[in-house]
Amino acid sequence: MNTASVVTESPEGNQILLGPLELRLDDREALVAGNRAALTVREFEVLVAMAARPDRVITREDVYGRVWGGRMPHRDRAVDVHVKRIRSKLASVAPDWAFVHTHFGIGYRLAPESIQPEAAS
Amino acid sequence: MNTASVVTESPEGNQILLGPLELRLDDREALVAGNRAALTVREFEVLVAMAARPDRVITREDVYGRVWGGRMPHRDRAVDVHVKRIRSKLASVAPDWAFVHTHFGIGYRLAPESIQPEAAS
DNA sequence: AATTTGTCTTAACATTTTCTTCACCACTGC
DNA sequence: GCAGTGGTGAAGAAAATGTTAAGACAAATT
Repeated sequence: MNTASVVTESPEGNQILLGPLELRLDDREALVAGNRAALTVREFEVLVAMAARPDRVITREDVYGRVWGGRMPHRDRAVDVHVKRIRSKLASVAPDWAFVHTHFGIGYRLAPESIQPEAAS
Repeated sequence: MNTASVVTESPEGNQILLGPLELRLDDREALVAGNRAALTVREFEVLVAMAARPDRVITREDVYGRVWGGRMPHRDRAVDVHVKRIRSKLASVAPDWAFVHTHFGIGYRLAPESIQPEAAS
């Protein structure tokens, strides 16, 4: 079994595990290495939408459809803005991890990747 | 065992311990660090409802169901008002502790957290 | 019975948080 | 360089929550 991506059913309820990232679907909480990320409801939903297909590229249209429903208006930036804040909040909790990766011209991909801390200049 | 959350059966009866918070279920009393909080019956019940799942998010609907029973009417604010008074009374007894945390768009979470006293300007 | 006291509920207003959109800048690939 | 794409910050509107007060109600007291 691939331990990098797990969906479990525990006494506490459904959850998605992606490396150090834990998504508690019932509580709508996101934790990184046990630390609460304090995402808003929308941000959490966007993250869950991407977590539906871990480590695979997912288009903005797909994310939009899963979260907002319906078709994404042309040139809508809502997904981008939410991704930006998701990145910020996850980074503030776990600075040495990157989760959301951009695929230019296509969309995003959710996968935990550790980064080597940048040396101070 | 996690000592942060305990339900014991003692000669004095059932009680829930959450850090400095002590809920005596039999005589319906809430103490913080040994100091009585003087909660009303409803307030106590709301607190116990949240204590059912310590440090986990609980929706207003869930709290309402446990305390009042049945479904919560749309846009009912009873839970909020009781939470407000619970906070006030707990704070008056233990000003440097926060117990009830808001999860915007979802509900509340009960967990003892110490706060650093604000410096006077 | 009337009064007092305390609690609960509801309503209204105040405050905070979030969502969306826009603008501008940076970056990518051709 | 150019056109398209994505990153980012901020403003305004909308929604959720915080807060206070008033009335209803019930129990206790006189």
